[in-house]
Amino acid sequence: MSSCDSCIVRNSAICAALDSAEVEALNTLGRRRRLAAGESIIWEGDESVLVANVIEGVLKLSAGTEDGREQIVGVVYPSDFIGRPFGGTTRHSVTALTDANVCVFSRADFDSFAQDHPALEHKLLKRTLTELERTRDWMVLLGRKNAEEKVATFLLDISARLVEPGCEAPSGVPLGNFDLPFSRQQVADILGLTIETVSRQMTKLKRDGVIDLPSRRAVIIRDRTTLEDLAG
Amino acid sequence: MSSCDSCIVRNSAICAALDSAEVEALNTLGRRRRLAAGESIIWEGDESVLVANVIEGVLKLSAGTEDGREQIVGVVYPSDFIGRPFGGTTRHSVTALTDANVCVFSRADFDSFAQDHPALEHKLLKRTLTELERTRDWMVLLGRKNAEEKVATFLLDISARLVEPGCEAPSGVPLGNFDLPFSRQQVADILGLTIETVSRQMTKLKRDGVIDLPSRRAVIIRDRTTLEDLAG
DNA sequence: CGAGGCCTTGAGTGTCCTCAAGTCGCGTGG
DNA sequence: CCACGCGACTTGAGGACACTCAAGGCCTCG
Repeated sequence: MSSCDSCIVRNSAICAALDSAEVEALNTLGRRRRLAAGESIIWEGDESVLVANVIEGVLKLSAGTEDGREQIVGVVYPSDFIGRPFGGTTRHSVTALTDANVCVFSRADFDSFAQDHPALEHKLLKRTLTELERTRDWMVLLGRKNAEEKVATFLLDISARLVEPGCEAPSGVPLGNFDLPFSRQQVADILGLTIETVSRQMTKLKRDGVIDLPSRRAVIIRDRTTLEDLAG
Repeated sequence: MSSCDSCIVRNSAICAALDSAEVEALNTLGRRRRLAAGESIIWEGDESVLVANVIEGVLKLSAGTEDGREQIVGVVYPSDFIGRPFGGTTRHSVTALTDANVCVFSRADFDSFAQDHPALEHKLLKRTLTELERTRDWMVLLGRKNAEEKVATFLLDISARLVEPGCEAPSGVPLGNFDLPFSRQQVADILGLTIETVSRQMTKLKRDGVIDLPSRRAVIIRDRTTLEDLAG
């Protein structure tokens, strides 16, 4: 029996394209791996040797300039796919933000399995198209929004994302209170700001009664409408 | 006989995945369309009704904030694919920057044709993965680079891009001189800057002898090494 | 309970934006 | 052929927003 049968993302990850015999075959190629918060699984510039599905936890994709400035270029959640199939090198690091659980494949194995299973490639294509759209949307934030708009947009985005399968109660309604899986520095690296600016904007939103910050990582959205207005 | 046989991007667009009988079938679904510079073919927020291959010309993908600030989120060249297959709405406008020539399909037709031709989907997947990587790289520029670094990076990127099939002599060597397919405003919208800042940085590069600007759209890279240093 | 890291807050600076005027290039028409 | 007008670009002056540098406070975890 395949361990995939009990996998909590079995029906939402790209594996959902496969029937049980195919999942069984894929299962022999992959293995589970635990990652501690802060641990990296893929490094910017390295040869692309593995790909994976996220089962549990939150991970960041990041890249930096030569002199060490970092930009987080993506955040992945359970059922998301990571790594670069069909390509030589990976241009972005992948690092766990929380303790995480992933299902890892060698890239070569995955590539050839995928080529033989068009339904799997189709799922991956749809997922990649959606991710590309999301990434392009984020470019508007990075290029054209000011600090207040960036932070407001970020909080709304996160509250919607954390509802998705495997993260929290799957009610479909954006959460009004949640714990950020990010430090202030990481929020800054997502928004293209400094840590101080993020802190000041969060404090301002709290002072204005739009959000509440009961602890370092916790956020409560008190006035979603205002937050949406501020998001630009 | 299919008009695709004489298509100049026949072997570089995703159509290269198809044999001649398949191309013939796809040909019956598509039609050529000319676009004048400035003309849009897809609008942000509209239902996704068509997709296309770029045959000739340069087009921009853009999105904006509610109050009218614009960000260019992608630039497409001959053999690139545009539109949103397998999805309800398009989140980004597509507008011709030069006179252009595209090969248009109804999204529904394309979707079902693609589902029946895994090799086509595979090509599209590879292309989409590459585009996602490129877009993420651009996020580092938007989020973490200063004006000088942005302009320097932009000039290097463009000079490499304009060498690609269908644009210029396909020598494989980045061009030292070329005509920008963008106005100053469009460059600003790509880099997340204002038109004045772009102008000042270009002037500065010229004053320092790194580039030359013989006319409004023309650029000559005089000192590529320095430009690469400035790109960060 | 103490230490250390993370976060907040403050003061001052610099980069890029805004607003405004001026110049250049190009097409049109006299 | 030149005058004209328009749009695109350049240049300048001033200001705002986010950054830098620095100190202090607060969790959190050992």
